[in-house]
Amino acid sequence: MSDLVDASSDAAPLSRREQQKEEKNKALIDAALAVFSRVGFAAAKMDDVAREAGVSKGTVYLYFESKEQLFEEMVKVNMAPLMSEIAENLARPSMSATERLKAHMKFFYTKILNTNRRQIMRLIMAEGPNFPHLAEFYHANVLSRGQAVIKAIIQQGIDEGEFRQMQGHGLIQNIVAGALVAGIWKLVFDPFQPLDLDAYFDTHVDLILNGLKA
Amino acid sequence: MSDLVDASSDAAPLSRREQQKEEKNKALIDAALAVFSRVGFAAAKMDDVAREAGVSKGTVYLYFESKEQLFEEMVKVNMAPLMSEIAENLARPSMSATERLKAHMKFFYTKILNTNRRQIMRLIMAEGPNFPHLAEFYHANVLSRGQAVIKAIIQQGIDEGEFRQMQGHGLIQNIVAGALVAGIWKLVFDPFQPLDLDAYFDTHVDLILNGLKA
DNA sequence: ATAAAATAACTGACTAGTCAGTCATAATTA
DNA sequence: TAATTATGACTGACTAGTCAGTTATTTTAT
Repeated sequence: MSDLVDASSDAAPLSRREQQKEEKNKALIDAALAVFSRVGFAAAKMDDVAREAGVSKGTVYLYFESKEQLFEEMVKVNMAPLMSEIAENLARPSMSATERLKAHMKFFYTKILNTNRRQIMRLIMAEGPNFPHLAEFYHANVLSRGQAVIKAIIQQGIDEGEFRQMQGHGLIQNIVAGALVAGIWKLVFDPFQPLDLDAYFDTHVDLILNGLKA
Repeated sequence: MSDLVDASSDAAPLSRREQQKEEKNKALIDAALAVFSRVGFAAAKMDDVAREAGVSKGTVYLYFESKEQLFEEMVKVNMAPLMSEIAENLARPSMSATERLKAHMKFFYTKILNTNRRQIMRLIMAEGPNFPHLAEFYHANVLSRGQAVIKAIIQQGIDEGEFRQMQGHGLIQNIVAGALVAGIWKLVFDPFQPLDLDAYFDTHVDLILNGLKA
């Protein structure tokens, strides 16, 4: 737990047991994501998580000490791989700010919005107030890192004269907002008014880049 | 139920009983908003709603037939007064598109984001998938109306040469996105990174208007 | 190798508690 | 008084979490 760096360092021999254990852990996390996404935290049944992972209920408690801990772990495990990737986006080779911003947004759309990670995004919004831990974790590890990248890009854009001078309060949230809304829309309102993510992405980038342009 | 037009048409005599009944109905709706906002739908207890309304649990069932119905009614009642106001924004006196857009957004911020209606917004996102009725209702009565207003404003802006030609897929969602995110941020991440809604609003408007400008 | 012993992982019936919804009784109002 | 409205104790269905017992895997001894 809480080992956010990928733990597969020196290749341990990995006995059959250990291997199965890891697989089961993964299966449980996946099942948890599925069940929590489907019905939310409170309405999710541990029995369902167990069944979905092909395991009995007791087993779940051999891996996680409580429903809450399972939930938190599920979020962390699913977000961890993303975090290192975000970090890489900070130190990008020479590209114009415009191109970097586009690339970073594309990353956002493909790595979160088009994945079932968007379910996690929604869960954070839905359950965040009841899980201050988690909201804080998500903020510290995902949001603030993402913000740092965008901030750097904007600074570059201003320095190089591509973007106008802008540093209003909440600028970064405003820039990303379109993406968050797309994710939510897909999950909640798509049946009533479908959203084509690709086209939406283009609109988003167009609008924002024009808004920033010098 | 489902009378979305303000029902206080011809002033009925309103006997003492009827009056008390209405008051209690209101108290219950308010209590429901408070409790559901605090813990979400599944974890909310009818007992708590009753206590918060100063009434016994049995009474709740004299006014609403189930927890679900109470939830739906609560959303509808809280959103209804908004809807007529939105409609008015469609038929606005002569103003530049820019001014109209600013005004409409201000409306959004002051009438939803700064109210505890933003809790409802969050509840819709959280519970929407479990309440397709509600999501649909919200979409049909709030979102699509709001969209119509913005669409009209944009058209005006294009016609009058203020805005550039733009009608990308999801343009409207992108325009409003900043506001939705502000509402969510306040509810979920404010403790970790506070958001000043007024300053945020300025940034939002600035960014969007520039993005649209011809 | 093979069997026996030891350990680790798993199971599902069970407990203890929760909560939506009901209903017999009481209070209020007309 | 009669009718309406309110109460809160009660029920029954449901579920998080436990644990005594079972099964699978690994180690040790022959």
